Amino acid sequence: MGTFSETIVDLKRAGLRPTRQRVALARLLFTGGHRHVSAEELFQEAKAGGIQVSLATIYNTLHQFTDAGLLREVPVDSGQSYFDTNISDHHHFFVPATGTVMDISDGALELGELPTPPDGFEIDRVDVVVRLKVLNG
Amino acid sequence: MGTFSETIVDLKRAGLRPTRQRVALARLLFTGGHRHVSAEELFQEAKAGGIQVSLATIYNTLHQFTDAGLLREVPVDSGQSYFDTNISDHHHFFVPATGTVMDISDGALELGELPTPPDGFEIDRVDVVVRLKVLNG
DNA sequence: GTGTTTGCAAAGTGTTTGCAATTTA
DNA sequence: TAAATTGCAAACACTTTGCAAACAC
Repeated sequence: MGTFSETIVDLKRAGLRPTRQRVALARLLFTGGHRHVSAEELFQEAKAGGIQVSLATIYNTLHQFTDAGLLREVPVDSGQSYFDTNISDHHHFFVPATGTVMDISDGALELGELPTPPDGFEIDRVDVVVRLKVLNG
Repeated sequence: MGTFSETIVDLKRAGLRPTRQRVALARLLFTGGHRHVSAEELFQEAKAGGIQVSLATIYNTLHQFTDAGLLREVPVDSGQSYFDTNISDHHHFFVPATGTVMDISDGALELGELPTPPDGFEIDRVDVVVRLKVLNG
């Protein structure tokens, strides 16, 4: 998503009306490199950028983008939801102390054969979270 | 933890006074096979078993047991904490629809070489969560 | 007795919801 | 103008906290 009008086209393609809020949030999220954000972080960032949007709309938008496949929720922390603009298959470092989420670069973590799910179930997705702590702590 | 007095000894060893509530909860948790419980589940189970204990104490106790190394928190779900009586190194299946946590049997999931953590950090632990959905859904 | 633990109720955090007002197409 | 979206405030689920009463040693 480069230009403004490309953003609009992408939102339409995803079945989402390109409202002022959605366009602005999409530009925050998808301009530049990949990001990991919590709702509160995105809210603060929007405010700082002069985007008028409510926290409820931030939550709505994050979930709509996730449903549309533009974002992926990263389940690193019980307590708070994080969203990743990198929707490719990959895993995460997480620093609980600071709430920092980082991608583990492709290939840096090999996941052998997957376990056989119990009867009646199939694997939906596999999430690996490598929890970090500050060295020498 | 088999007998009643063994439970008391184990709690003392962990630096925890063997109060009526702690002993009763320890027996619920550590008698029989390994368990995965949420605070609310343990609370209901305690009530059903005629153990008089408040929800606040359930939370306190779960965290004290975790700090003492008797339990391990399993970070499967943003929104709710689960605790595992199996403190050995292993991973989990999780069924979001039902909130069910299951151990992945040792060796069923091979985790190759771990990624190098960013400078200044070291790996604390690695959690793999295999999310399941009902077959044919 | 002294320090620890408990239970209650209140507060806290992150998230969702109901609905009237606004906006988009 | 009809349908979708927003924003507010209230509700929500889960968890933590403050403090007086109860308990363990």
